[in-house]
Amino acid sequence: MDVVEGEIVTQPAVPRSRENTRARLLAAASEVFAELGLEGASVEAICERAGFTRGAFYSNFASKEELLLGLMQQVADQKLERVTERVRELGEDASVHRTVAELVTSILDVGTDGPTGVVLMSEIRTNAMRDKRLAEAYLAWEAAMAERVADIVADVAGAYRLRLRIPAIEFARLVLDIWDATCAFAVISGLAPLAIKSLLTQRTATLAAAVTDSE
Amino acid sequence: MDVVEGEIVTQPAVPRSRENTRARLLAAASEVFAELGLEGASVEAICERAGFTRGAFYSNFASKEELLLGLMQQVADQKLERVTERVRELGEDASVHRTVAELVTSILDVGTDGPTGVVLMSEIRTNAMRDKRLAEAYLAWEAAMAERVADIVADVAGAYRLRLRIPAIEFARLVLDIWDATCAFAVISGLAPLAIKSLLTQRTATLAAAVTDSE
DNA sequence: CGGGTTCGATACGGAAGTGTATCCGATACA
DNA sequence: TGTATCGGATACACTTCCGTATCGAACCCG
Repeated sequence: MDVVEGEIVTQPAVPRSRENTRARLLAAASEVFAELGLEGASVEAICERAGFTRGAFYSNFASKEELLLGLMQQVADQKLERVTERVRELGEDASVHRTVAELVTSILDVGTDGPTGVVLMSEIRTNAMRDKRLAEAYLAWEAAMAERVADIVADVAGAYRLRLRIPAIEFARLVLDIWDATCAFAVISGLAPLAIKSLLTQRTATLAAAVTDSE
Repeated sequence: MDVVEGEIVTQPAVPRSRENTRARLLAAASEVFAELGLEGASVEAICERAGFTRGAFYSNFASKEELLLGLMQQVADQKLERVTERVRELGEDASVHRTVAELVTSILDVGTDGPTGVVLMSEIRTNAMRDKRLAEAYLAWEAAMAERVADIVADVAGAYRLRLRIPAIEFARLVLDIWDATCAFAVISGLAPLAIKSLLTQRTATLAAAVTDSE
């Protein structure tokens, strides 16, 4: 029997734990939000997707707004973490990437989660224009992302003796905005994942080429 | 009495005409959509804002989707027209503007309608990711805008002997995307109109500086 | 004037969503 | 093994919204 494990209790297959329920609700919400829009998604629809009733929902979140805020935090944290990790890897082994564009692409595409993720972020961005708390979280995340990208770009530009024609942080912001806009364009156009990737690479390269000189 | 006017019938203060009703509904919708989101805005709320009941709405539009499509078309047409007009003016008298950034700024800011307009466009862009017809209209508008901007930029760059490091159309797309992202950022940050304008000018200048060389 | 038409208001039935109060089963723990 | 607690389900009362069917007033034209 694979049971006793010191003080750590063994988890049942479907541990009816607060954490697990919250996680399932958050996951369901991110899908339904993307499909129906933040306002269009009813609490009911989210619960159904997660396999719960509204009783479970209100036992875990005070309102849809609270859930959204939690979701924003979760998504931001996880994107940021993945990008940070990737930046760390690249910092150790900078020789792999030949161009700034390639570098940026390999950093950012770990933080892009397919059409659903793009729609969700777009939805959140739009809603941040109305909701103060959401705005705060969104701006903090955006700034942190720019910082990470700027750091590694500055590093690598130095290593390869490229001169940036604008400050690294400005470049990072431009890249992030272009990345975002390009993802949005791709989804609206209904491009295939492969086409999206190549478009992203191309536009990033265009931008990178425009802002860098070899010394 | 200020009444008879030949064959042209004098308009009452509130001419109960189909066109006028549609226009008022569209105007109300653009406000309510921006405030509450496309899905969050009920037909009821739109009618109330316009000073009608739902009877009037369903007599003019088949559904909220139809109204949205009409609104998208109207907004796109009018933005495009204003920008085109501005481009025409600038083409005649190119000497006024000294920098590409200044030029672009003076073109695009005629098409930016304050926070409400920014939110509305963001809302539409997000929704275009789900709605095929909306996507079509949105993409057509975006492409037309890029074309206009590219034309005038190429013109002026030629006149001032500036070399573009990337094709004019690519530059135009970058500028439009950055403009959009910056407007969004400004609204989310709650910047004052003046601050928004200066931020737009600055970022456009940054981008323009990065992509142009004097010959 | 007068009859027809147009257009928005009113009225109605029904569907969907909300938040709460209560219940019940599973788990934890003595 | 018994009991307290926790977490999700169920039930309920209420509001909002929808779309249509019908009504009535203003306008147009003869």
